[in-house]
Parts: sequence; structure tokens; C-alpha cells
Amino acid sequence: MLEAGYAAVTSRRVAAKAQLEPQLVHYYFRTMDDLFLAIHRRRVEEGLERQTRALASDQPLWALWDYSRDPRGTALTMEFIALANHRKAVRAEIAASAERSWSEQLNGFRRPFEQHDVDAGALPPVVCTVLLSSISRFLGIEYGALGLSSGHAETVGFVEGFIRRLEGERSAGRANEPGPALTLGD
Amino acid sequence: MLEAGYAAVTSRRVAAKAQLEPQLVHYYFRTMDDLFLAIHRRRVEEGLERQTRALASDQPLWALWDYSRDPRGTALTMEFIALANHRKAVRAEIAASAERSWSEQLNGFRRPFEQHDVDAGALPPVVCTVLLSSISRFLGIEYGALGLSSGHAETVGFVEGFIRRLEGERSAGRANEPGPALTLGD
DNA sequence: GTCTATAGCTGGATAGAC
DNA sequence: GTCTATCCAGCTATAGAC
Repeated sequence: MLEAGYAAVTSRRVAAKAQLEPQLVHYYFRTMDDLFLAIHRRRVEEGLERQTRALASDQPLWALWDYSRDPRGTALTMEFIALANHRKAVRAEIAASAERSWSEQLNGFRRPFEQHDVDAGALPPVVCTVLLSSISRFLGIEYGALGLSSGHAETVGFVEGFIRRLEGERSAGRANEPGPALTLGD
Repeated sequence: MLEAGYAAVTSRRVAAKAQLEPQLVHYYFRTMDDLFLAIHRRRVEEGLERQTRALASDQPLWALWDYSRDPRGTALTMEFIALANHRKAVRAEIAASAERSWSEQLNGFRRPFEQHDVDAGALPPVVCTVLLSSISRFLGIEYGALGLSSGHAETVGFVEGFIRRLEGERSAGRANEPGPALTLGD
């Protein structure tokens, strides 16, 4: 999916990777949509776990920002959204999990916002949730698909300035800025 | 492209829409990539014209925000980005036009920012350019592909509050809020 | 320019032997 | 479970008549 898009994930290629015959893919998953849903379910499970850990940490905003900027993550997410857009059989399930992940993130944001006395009139947690997702995903797409990074560093700096005002410097244990330097293969 | 994605745009289907034989598509465009590039070139031309008009208007931020939120526009843009991601033959050209459009938008933002005395340290025009694109595109994708709109109204309100502080109310002649209520078919 | 014909490929999915 | 064999569909692209 990362290298050539969901449309390139065929029973023949999947089987070749596993050194098996294509028919076995249908034996285990029946249709290709079932296969995609299985991949997606595992991904959602891991993602929710990791998001919960991030939100429970001492720097939830830093943790979530770093996590959501992982280039492999944004690229895969976009593939699943494209898949949902064109295959109605998987759309409902992908939409439901996105909604769930969003709502847990929103819940997790309330605590740091109250703790740091953010003026909810000026920047409500719900807006901040949407903004962080928008920015990380947009930067990931633009760099990953087109190789563009004009204005990215400034925008990352802007967002991190905001997080720094709330949570202070990223703590030492925290993963470093992944940034556009990482490629999809990492 | 809007209904079923770029992969569904085949010579057979294109010909059927025009009530012609599939071979004529190859006569006029040789390969399908050539066809996509032709569509893209026309789109870029119209888009740049419209963006230039928006930036030259008396409310450039309102105009650009409304324009960039057009659901058909964001959906098509995402299809072309997905196309670029998977077909290296078109990637270079799409990336070049995106970069050009971005740079003209940035140039156009400098005037209103100076005019309204925005503190460039707090919010540089370059960051604002990336932010507006991120938000409009993310909302468009999420609503268009998954039907989700949690937090969208609040985020739109947040952005428009910012624009309102700079340019005042949207003037009467300006198109109304297109919003998530518009569907792809409009 | 537009048509018929066709080559050559890739794909999803099933049937049935073992 | 895993295999062979196979069907049927869809696609891009070219050749050549008119």
C-alpha cells in the first residue's frame, strides 16, 4: 500500500510476498475487501493503544504531535481513506474507527488544556484536535507524494512553539522531531 | 475521477461518456497519463486565474478561504496527488504546479498581512498559507470520503474568526459559506 | 478522424483433486 | 490447507482498413 497504493495490493502480489499461491489469499480472506479490513482492524487496534499511551504521558501534546507526524502513518491513513472513498464496502468501518479515534483524542486533550489554563474561548480543544490532525496529515501528504516542503519547517516551528508554551521543552526521553527528512521506507 | 477515483478513469469509460470508441482516446492522447496531464493543465490554468483574482480582491483572505473550501476542488486535488504518488510520469508536473500555486499564494498574502499589521513573528504569512491549505483540504477529505464532520463547524468558526478580525465581515457580494452541506455532485 | 480487430496483460474468484 | 486448472472480466495500446 505504501509503495504503490491500495490498488496495487492484488491477490497475486500478496501471495508472491508470502511465497504462496494467489488462491490462498481468497481461502483466508475470501475477498480483497476482507483482507483490507483485516489489515485495518489490526492497525486501528495498535493505533488506539499508542494514542492512549501518548495521551496518558506527562506531555500528551508533544507525544501526540510526534506520533501523528510519522510519515508512514500518514501515508497509510491516506491510502485507507482513498480506499474508503472508492469501496463502499469498507467505508463504514473506516469511518467508524476514525470517529472513535478522534473522540478519544478530544477527551484526552481536555486535561492538558485545563491544566495549562488555555482560554477555551480562544482555542477550544476540539479545534486544536482538528488542527493538529490537519497539519500533520497535510505536511505528510505533500512531502510524501509530491516531494514538496515549502513552508513546512516554518509551520512545524509554529505548532511546536505553541506546544512549548503549554508543556515546555520536549523531554529527553521523547522521540526526536521525525520531520520530512524521514522517508517512507524508514 | 470524483465518483470513483482516478483508477476508474479508463479509456473505455471515457469513450463511453463521449459516445465514441475507446481507441479514439489513444488517438488524441496516446497514453492515459497524457490524458491526465491534459486535464491537470487545464485545471491548473483555471485555478491560477481564479486564485489571482481572489488575491487581488478587496478581501483576499475571505476569497481564498472560500475558494479553497470548494468540495469538488479539494476532492479533485486529492485525486491528482494520489495519481502523482503512484505514477511517476505525472508526479514532476503536478509537483511543479503545486509549488507554483503555493508561491503565488504566499506572495498574495504579504499585502493583507502588512496592511492589517499582523505580527509576523506571531503568525508569518508563510505559516498562514500552509495552515489554510491544510485545514480546507483536511475537512474536505474527511467529509467527502468518510462523511465525518465532528469538530468541523468549530474549526471553520475558528478560522473565520481570525479572518474576520483582519478583513471584517465577508462582504455581501462574496459567495456564501460553501460548507460541508455541498456534495460532490454540485 | 473514425472504425474493426486484436494482441497481450493483469486481475478476482471458483471448482475440485489431494 | 494447499495445490492445479480455469473462467471471465477488465485494461492499455497498436495495426490497418476506410
